[in-house]
Amino acid sequence: MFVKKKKIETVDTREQLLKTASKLFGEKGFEAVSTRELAKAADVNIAMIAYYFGSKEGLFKAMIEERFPKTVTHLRNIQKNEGNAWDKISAVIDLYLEKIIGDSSFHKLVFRELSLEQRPEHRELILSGIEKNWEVIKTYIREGQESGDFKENIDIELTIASVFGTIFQLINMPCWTIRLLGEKDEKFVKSEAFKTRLKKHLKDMMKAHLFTEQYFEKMTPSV
Amino acid sequence: MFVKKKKIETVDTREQLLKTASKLFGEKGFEAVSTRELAKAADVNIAMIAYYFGSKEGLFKAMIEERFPKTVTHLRNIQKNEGNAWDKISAVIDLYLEKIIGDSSFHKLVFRELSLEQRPEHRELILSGIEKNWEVIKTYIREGQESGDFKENIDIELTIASVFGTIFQLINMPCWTIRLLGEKDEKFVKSEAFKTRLKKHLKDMMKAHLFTEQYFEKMTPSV
DNA sequence: GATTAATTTAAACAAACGTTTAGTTTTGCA
DNA sequence: TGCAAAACTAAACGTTTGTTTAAATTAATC
Repeated sequence: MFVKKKKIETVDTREQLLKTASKLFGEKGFEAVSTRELAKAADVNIAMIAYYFGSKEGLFKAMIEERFPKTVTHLRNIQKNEGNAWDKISAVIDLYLEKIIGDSSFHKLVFRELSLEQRPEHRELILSGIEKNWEVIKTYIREGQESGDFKENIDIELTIASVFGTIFQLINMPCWTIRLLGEKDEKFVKSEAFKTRLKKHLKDMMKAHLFTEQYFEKMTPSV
Repeated sequence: MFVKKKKIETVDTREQLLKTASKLFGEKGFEAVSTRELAKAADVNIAMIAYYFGSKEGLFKAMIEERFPKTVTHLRNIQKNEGNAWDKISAVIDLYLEKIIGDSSFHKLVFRELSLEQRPEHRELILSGIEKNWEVIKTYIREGQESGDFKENIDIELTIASVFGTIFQLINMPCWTIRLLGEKDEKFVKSEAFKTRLKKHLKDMMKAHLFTEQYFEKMTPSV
């Protein structure tokens, strides 16, 4: 009886709002973006925010819920496909780097939200979406420990913090990064050259950090 | 002729505003804190913001300029006092950890500002205050390379990013950290226990990352 | 103690904010 | 084609925003 009549072949206003919100909130912060600015950038009437999401905050929450990357599935695929523990760690680094560089303004926004003492429900939403990923990574590190390749005395949690921290520091603060690297254009942090460099650094550092000294001696006997 | 008459023995209104601004802006973000809320928290009349700083933004800028830690001097003292390259790196890690944990809401604010595409002048102000520090750290790493203790093929800039990234990730997002560590109280990230743990992790990781394999063999011949 | 400048106050300012309204257009199905 | 639900619009809503005002208070100098 109350069947909603759906338009066909129409620019999706709702989707346009979500997309624009992700971009602008990421660039400027939630409070700094007015509903008028947002609606104009999305080429949509202001009232559509209330129509589809109830409020500006509703739009924010919906954006987090719907656009949050389903990374845990990809992580579990790594578990099946890749070889030894290091290959899995290596694949995790690649996966996260691609994800975060691929949608950097969303990730800026998400991690800025975690640094704020506003909107605890949003923080909870984000954290519950992330924490499953940690568990998968932990099992990979433990796997390497059990096979004897990785050191026994690794601080697994803080190692995870180092991988994410390195990536976020460089991707979420492009102005910091280009200053550190002596580059001119902020687009550099999205380049393939930088991606390759960052992957190499992270993997080199993690190799040295995770593998036992015995493993290195075994692998490079005549260097 | 235009000698300003200064009050004596008065609660410093100006200082109170700077202190409160640092706290509230760090916790909630610049735009999310209203002048009324700020003035009330500082127990000061709203008009005092314009009186001392011209505007809310003027207060923000003055806060960055005046409260920005003069770390480079401490870093140079390390250069004089400590022994070999590793001792200096180790001292740098200690120094930064103490600084950042000691005034975490200010550092939250500073690095949040770097992730935003608002107020480029503020970004410039912050970056020019930081970049001198990088140079000092770079010389320490190069020192270790020249003495033959550190690897030759280290990505020095991204290594700096890893150290800062790890610290900021953990300190600027306490909710993320306690979730990762399975702790209950956010105050844990300010505890001595956590400080010790983080120092150990960073130094372990950096040792493995920086030192040559030859160095480890030399140091631990019978393990 | 009078004077003058520095500081503080409460009240008011216009502009911008998020949201709502009431009405119009578009759509899908009969 | 007619009609009701859905989608959209322009205008207005009451608040809150950052800032200013003009007057009152406090402090330092003579």
